[in-house]
Formats: sequence, structure tokens, C-alpha cells
Amino acid sequence: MDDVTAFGALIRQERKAQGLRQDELAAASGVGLRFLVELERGKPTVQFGKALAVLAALGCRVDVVRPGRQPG
Amino acid sequence: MDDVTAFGALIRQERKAQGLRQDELAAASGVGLRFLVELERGKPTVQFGKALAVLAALGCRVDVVRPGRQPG
DNA sequence: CAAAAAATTTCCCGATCGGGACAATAGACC
DNA sequence: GGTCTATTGTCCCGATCGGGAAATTTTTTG
Repeated sequence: MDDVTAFGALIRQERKAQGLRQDELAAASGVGLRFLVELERGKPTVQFGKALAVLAALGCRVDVVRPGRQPG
Repeated sequence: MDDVTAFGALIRQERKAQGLRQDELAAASGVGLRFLVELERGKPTVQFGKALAVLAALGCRVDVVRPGRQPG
């Protein structure tokens, strides 16, 4: 997980796994449909907070693993 | 790890742990100093891709844990 | 394969805001 | 006071975001 396209792909994958349409997930996340389209496409300039809101709406947790430490 | 302020705090913590100044990390990440200041402060509207670039420059890996799955 | 239905993507528009450089300011520490 | 780091103000071009609908692609169905 290092670039934005990977996030986009994962979000799309998880959205489909949950049987949601783009407009449904967008509404549930509090973002616009166009934003979600761009996020799933891997647009790097999307807003950080909104991207996190989408992940939260999907029930995803984000872990940052620092070099030399255990996940937490 | 659910909101932008948590990311900002973690980034600052890790930057200091690595003995870097803000301008050094900003340069190493390819972002402006102002961006890094805002990121560490938890500004939610910063660009996603740049935030990931900073994490990458710190050597941090980002895992997204999907509900009901193992990390990967 | 064709037609229909569903889902996704693009377009239009402009108010809003990001974030770059640079300099000035504020803390911290000795 | 002197020095180093962090933060903020200003200027300002260019990009983001959104809502709704059209256009396109994908999926379903006969």
C-alpha cells in the first residue's frame, strides 16, 4: 500500500464486496459521487480527510507501520 | 488511526524519532514546508498523494485492514 | 447476439481552497 | 543576546469538489 492507485483499487474492491454502488458509498461517506469516482481511479490530489471518511464508511481500519516497530 | 489529526501526530512523532527537521522531511518527500506543517497539524484537506509521499519518505508502510480479513 | 437495465464515468460551472515561495514572527535552549 | 527550529502571514495561480444529467460501459436477460 504505497500509492494512491492501490488505495483506489482496494476501496473499489471492498465496496463491491459489500454490495454497494458508488453513489451509495459516496452518500454514506458524506462525499460527492465524483469524488468517489476519482478516489477509486487513484487520483492523487483528492483530499486526505475525505479519503479516510470513505475508508471509515467501509469499516476499514488504517494502520501505519513505522520502520522497526510493531503494528499498532 | 481514523482521522487526519492522528496521522499528523504520528508523522511528527516519527519525524522526530528519525531526527529530521520539518524542512528536511518536506524536501525528502517532495512537498513544501507549508504542506508538512499543515499535515502534522491534522489539516483534513491536504492532498492524499502528498501525505502518502511523506509517509513513504519516513519509511512507513500503510496497511488497510478490511472488516473480516487479515492484514495484507 | 440483441435489447434492456444497471452501473459507471464524463461534462458543465464557478466558488472555494490548496499550497508554493519568501519573509517575518514566535519559542526553545544555552 | 545569539542561534536553531517551528509556525504563520501574504500573494495568488491553478486545481478540487459538487449536483445533476448525459454519455458510456458493463451486466443481465430473452
